[in-house]
Amino acid sequence: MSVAGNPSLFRQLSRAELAVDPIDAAKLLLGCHLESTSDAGTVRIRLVEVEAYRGGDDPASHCYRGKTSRNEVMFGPAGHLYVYFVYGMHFCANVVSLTDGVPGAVLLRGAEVVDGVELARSRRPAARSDAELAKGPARLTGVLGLERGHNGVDLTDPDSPVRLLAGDPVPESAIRTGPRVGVAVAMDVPWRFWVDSPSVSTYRRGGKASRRSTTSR
DNA sequence: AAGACGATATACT
DNA sequence: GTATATCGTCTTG
Repeated sequence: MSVAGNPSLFRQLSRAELAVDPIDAAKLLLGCHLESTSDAGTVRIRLVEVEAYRGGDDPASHCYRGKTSRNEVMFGPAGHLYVYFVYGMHFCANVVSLTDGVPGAVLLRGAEVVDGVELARSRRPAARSDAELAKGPARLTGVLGLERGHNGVDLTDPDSPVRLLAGDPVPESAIRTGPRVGVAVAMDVPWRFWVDSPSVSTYRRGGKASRRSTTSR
């Protein structure tokens, strides 16, 4: 009776399923649904693109240099939402993985809106097509109406405003991998995972590497 | 106390 | 293709 008037067809993911290495959690999350309810209504999306971030051994991770007030949720139990603010105007959302005390998370980069399309459109009026609504981490976070106050929300709690649901399973053979978007370090690890969809964001190389071409020689 | 720099989106040449 | 808005967080003095 948790979901007001709109019972989900899919079961909710458990904390135990997510308390695994971020790379395994990332693959698990592809095809899963994320459902966000607020006063304005409910939006549900199907995840098609994610990235794994680890802890002290991952120079691209927010947790590479230890625990701070910003990243502390990543050190907590799996299945919680880690929301952070970036570039002065955007929020991005992650699903915390691994166990309590060991940092790890999966960045949500792309999704298809499967329910609440009108509310999603109203939240992202600039989108030129429905496929673009949640294409990119900040757009995805935007259509769900997530911001600072959602940091730390438990996605495995049936009464939570944001819930993570098992979708139709994605076969391993359908999963594509590559380096993470916009990171200038650890480009050797293919920790970006996606399935074929128009809502997968376009690849962009890490800042310093791509910025150099015009200015030098 | 101050400065540098983003796990980006969008507009523009 | 690249230029830039915009500000919280972290690093350094």
